[in-house]
Amino acid sequence: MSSATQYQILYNRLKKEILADVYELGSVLPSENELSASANLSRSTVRQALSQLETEGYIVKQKGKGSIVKSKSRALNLLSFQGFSATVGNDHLQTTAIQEPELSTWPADFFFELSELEQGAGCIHFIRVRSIDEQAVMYENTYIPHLNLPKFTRLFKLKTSFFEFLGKTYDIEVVGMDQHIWASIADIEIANQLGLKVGDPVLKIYRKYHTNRPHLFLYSMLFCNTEKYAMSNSSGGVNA
Amino acid sequence: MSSATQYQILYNRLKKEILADVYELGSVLPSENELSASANLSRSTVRQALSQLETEGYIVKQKGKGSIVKSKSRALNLLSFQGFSATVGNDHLQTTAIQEPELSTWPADFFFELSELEQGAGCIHFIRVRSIDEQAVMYENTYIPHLNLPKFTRLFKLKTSFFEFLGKTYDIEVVGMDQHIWASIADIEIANQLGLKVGDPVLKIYRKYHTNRPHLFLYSMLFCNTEKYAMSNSSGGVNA
DNA sequence: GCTGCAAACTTGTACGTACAAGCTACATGA
DNA sequence: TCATGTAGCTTGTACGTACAAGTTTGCAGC
Repeated sequence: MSSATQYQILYNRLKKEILADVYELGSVLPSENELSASANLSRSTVRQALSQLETEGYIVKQKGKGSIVKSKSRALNLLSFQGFSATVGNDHLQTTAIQEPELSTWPADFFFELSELEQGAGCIHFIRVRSIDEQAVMYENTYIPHLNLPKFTRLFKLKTSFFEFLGKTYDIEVVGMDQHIWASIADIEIANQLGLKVGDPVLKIYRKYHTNRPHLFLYSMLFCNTEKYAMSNSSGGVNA
Repeated sequence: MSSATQYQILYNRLKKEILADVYELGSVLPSENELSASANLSRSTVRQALSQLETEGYIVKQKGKGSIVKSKSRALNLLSFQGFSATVGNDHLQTTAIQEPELSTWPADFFFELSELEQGAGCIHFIRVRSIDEQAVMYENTYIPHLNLPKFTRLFKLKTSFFEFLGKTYDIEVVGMDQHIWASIADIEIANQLGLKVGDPVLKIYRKYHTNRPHLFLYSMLFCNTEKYAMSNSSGGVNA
């Protein structure tokens, strides 16, 4: 938080308030002029914060009406788990460690192209299984370049939220991602981990996360059990 | 195009130029000041156009460097087909009509919740199969509320691009979407249409497209063969 | 030759103004 | 009572200024 900008501070405050139910789902946020007055910022700056909340799917803006709270889902709304129509909250989400973080070299034929900087840095690797209400839904293989992340393997405990840890410890925030998605079939390893039979359909996803650190990217290869929960995302909403 | 705004005009021009290879992949666009001067717009307005190109994944902006062309993928970069790392261009994409557009009532238990407005309007329904180089990759079931779309069933030919048709005929543009994704298994119908065996894994996707018309949404239920081509998307990139 | 610094670019942040356009609620008039 | 229109709210668009901060380039000095 050393050099957070004004609009980021407001963005973070509003996001926290939305997640903490200060504003109910479907209700309107204070108007841009009200926020501008109460936070002592110009309307332009307020609009910048709201715009980010909108592209991340937390609110919908409507001309003449206001900014309406749309979703409380976390992690950028890029692709998160949903039951019927309700996003799964953190309360029902558990994380199990399969392999603790370890420092190694990058795998050969890595699933994304790496820069020389990343190649040289070496790679931190760990594996987690995510469950919703005791049901395993995601087998996640994460790779991080070891770039200016002091004491990572000592500090990070797999049970805690990874993104939250990055934010609190290093001021790193995920701001976007590229991903590739396939329909695949569970092999023995995946079937065991996700409580499926060999041959059951699973989602295979390769992800490259973008962060607020200019050249730092995080990588994930994951398999999802979508028997009970679908993956969901929202995008766009830039135009009128 | 009756009332396109300045930034939308610039946005459309730049997007067209990117897709038409005026700017090569990896090269930098003219700077904000140059665009501002050449288009006779303020820098703020230019930034608004560039910002939209960025959130849709066409460019990446870098402080001190410029706006770098990142991708030529179409359809908002929300979720499009990719081979190894190259987006599939329109040249290799064919569309086959399975069911021509017909006006009917909405299916019972529709996969998204409908407003009263939509319920009352009735529904246009058609089915297409998309192929890349003769390989069927997508079975698409599209539903549209019949709201102020005169002569739709007469005018729309399934062979043409649906989004392009909407833009040219009604000035409707897709500006975002919500979607739910599952890994599933091909039944006989889907297997036949996609050239798969029964039991092969497929992606099942429900989509709700948002348009520039305030209360008009388009709906799609689709099945994808991801044997050769993955689905891909980019999101975010709002922050520094 | 080469190091290092400064100038000249780039985008990012923050402020401000003005008016357009959509929505709502209330008052006015038939 | 009820329709209508207007006042007052909302966000959207477009312009402008100023300075911060990252990147590149090239020149001066060693």
